[in-house]
Amino acid sequence: MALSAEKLTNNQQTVLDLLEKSKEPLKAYAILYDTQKKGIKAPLQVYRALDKLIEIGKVHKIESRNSYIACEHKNCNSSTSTSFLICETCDQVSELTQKNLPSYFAKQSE
Amino acid sequence: MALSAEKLTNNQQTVLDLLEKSKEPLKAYAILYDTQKKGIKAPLQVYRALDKLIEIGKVHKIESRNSYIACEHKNCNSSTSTSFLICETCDQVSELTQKNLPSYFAKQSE
DNA sequence: TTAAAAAGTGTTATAATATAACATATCAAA
DNA sequence: TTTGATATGTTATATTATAACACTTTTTAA
Repeated sequence: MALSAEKLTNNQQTVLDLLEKSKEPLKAYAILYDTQKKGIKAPLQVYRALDKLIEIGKVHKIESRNSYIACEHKNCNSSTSTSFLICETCDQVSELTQKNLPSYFAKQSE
Repeated sequence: MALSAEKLTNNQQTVLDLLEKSKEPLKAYAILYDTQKKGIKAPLQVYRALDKLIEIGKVHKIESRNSYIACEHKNCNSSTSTSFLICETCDQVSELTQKNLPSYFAKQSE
């Protein structure tokens, strides 16, 4: 089961395209609204596409906002251990690189 | 507006007592169910109590689980920058101390 | 190549989580 | 002791996410 090289289905590509064009995280029902012209008609189609995109690391969920964002990193296939800096004034989001954080957490859990 | 020394109202104390007795994070509607004998009858009463407890740092929300947990730290009044280690097998949760993490993030955002 | 397995789709319905709105009550500070 | 801030009770509703089921497409491997 290849990860980042995987070929996406229509729905998955539609959702990913939208997220990659967006400058901010999007909510699932906003994605639904924005993809209706492309044939996505129901919440489940969005959630299923998101599930897959998250699994292969192309998209991350920002839990505190119930929002979804395309991964900034080239060829990223990490679906876990993602972290974001979110400005509480302007809501701008930037994704942290993964280099140091997991080892920091690992140390804490020893 | 004193924080951790603040006197809690009945509803707030009821919710906090339950969370402090619990060995695991609780969901809002589980809290509602478990506090009905104590007079809490509607979701809003739970959410309002939680909002206040979170504001004064007695409770943290675990965003990825939509769950709430009493703060492990004595006299904690941090309502932000909390982090948890969560076992994906047994769901056990432990709260990180706050000493190093904020400065780590601060460095990343420079 | 083709049958079987795996993954994805479309759809309706519903579950789970959270807030709006409004009237009333309590309590602390000036 | 009135005034302003905070909390309460209640009904209704908004938002986020999944269940269930029938069907189709793609991949795998015999």
